[in-house]
Amino acid sequence: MIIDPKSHVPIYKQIAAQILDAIDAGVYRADEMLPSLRALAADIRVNPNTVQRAYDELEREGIVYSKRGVGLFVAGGRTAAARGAAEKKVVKLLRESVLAGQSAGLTPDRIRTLFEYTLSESLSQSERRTRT
Amino acid sequence: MIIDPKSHVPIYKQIAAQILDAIDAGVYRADEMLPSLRALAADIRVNPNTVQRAYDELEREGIVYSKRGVGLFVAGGRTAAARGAAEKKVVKLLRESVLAGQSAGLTPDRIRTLFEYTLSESLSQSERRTRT
Amino acid sequence: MIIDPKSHVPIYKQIAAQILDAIDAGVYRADEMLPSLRALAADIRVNPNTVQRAYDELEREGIVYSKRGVGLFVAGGRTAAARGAAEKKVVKLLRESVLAGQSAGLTPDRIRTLFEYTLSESLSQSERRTRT
Amino acid sequence: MIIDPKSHVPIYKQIAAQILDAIDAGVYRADEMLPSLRALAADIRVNPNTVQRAYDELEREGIVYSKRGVGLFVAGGRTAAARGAAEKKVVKLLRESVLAGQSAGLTPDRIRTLFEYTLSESLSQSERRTRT
DNA sequence: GTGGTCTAGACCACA
DNA sequence: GTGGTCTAGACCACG
Repeated sequence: MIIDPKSHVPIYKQIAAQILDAIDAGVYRADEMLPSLRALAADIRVNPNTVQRAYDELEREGIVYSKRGVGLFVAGGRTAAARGAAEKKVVKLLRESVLAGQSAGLTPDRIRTLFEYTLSESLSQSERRTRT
Repeated sequence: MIIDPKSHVPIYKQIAAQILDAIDAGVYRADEMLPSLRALAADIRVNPNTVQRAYDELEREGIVYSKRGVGLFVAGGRTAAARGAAEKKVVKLLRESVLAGQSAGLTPDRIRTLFEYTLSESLSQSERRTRT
Repeated sequence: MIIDPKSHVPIYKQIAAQILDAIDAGVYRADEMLPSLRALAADIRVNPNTVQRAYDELEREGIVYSKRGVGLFVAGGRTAAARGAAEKKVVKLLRESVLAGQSAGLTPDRIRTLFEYTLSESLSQSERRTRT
Repeated sequence: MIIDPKSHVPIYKQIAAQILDAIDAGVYRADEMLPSLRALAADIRVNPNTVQRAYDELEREGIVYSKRGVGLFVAGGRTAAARGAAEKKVVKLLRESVLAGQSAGLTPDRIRTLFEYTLSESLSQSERRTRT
């Protein structure tokens, strides 16, 4: 696992993303235990609290579940599988978008701006549909 | 110009993005002067410091240039036109990605996470290519 | 007996609750002996310490009593019957509350927060009454 | 605001609940600013991080929104109003349930157990409906 | 041993 | 000044 402390993306989000990646890649399977808070923290030279925060986020999103005094486990079930498949497709599309932007010489920041714009645009549209 | 103070995107980035949009849309043409710092700040009820930061960012990216004591001007040339076209394509691709995510029931937050992940992935890869 | 290790409710409380349910349902009658610690622990694949804690809680609440070196016995009497009836009523009321919350689109987490709030509110009020 | 550090309910949840209570009671109105992190922390003699956590939870639940460098604000809109009304009803029902339990001599712990049981029961039922 | 919460204090980005 | 993130280290409940 690679952490970039200089990135403006919070470390705990970097951790959460990479754990999720590992799960999707099949490194950890359903109901399998993840590395303990302290073990992972020591491994990547990061404060246990920061790892805790990453795990919190994953648990909130329903990707893992925790058993106090036991450990953290990968949430299983169809939901997870379906989500995984859908996300793979989205990531593939996003990758194309990002590459198109990079080859056109756009800065990462500019690409992010375009993304945020697109996202908020879609949100306000779906909101409008809801109201109608 | 519309500012959304509830968004987690910094206001200065929102301003920079909208000025860029205006330039691409032809509202401001090459070597034309942009609204003065104070004028724009007063217009959108925002701290002048914040507008300053937006202008800084645009200048750093080479989209505008400043004449000391005179004002800020749009940098012209083919680059701007080419960039505009490229961005349109990227936005189109991003829109597809976002829609795919939404129709799969992913939360905006989740889509953003996937985007940030994809972006950082591409960055580290192009970095690796550069080193080689 | 069914234990849900994914639940955030401690396992020992899950055990205690289900034994109490069994008593109320008449599975164990007054002054009848409950399954031994080790037997129950083996049955539900749980650490004996955990079962011990459940039994402790039940004894503290006066629902069972222990005979040293012999076993654990159901405390009998009118109290148990009365309590059983009262609990049925409470569950009925709680069920209405939960259903109202769910049909209003509240998340389970949110409903739990409201419950904890209500409970602590009632506690501080009865405390105040006690002091007066 | 009253905090009970001895309670087993986490302090940050106590804070979140009381802020929510204040909002529902009209102490803070839509788009009004809440007390700053540090101010509130100093007021109730608690670490700023703990208050932060409470605010995080409220923001995640869509009850408040934060503006970096500005402050925390009450989220407005119909959604909030509708939610507020629904929750009031639920709290009223819960209060009846809790009082019924208390007057029957049930311990708070036992009432909580009954609640968790009821909640999980409703959840598994609605899940079953979804699968069908 | 595990996860969950809390404190003390620091640095950063933003307005 | 604000909120957001991070570290260091502590104590607790649980199994």
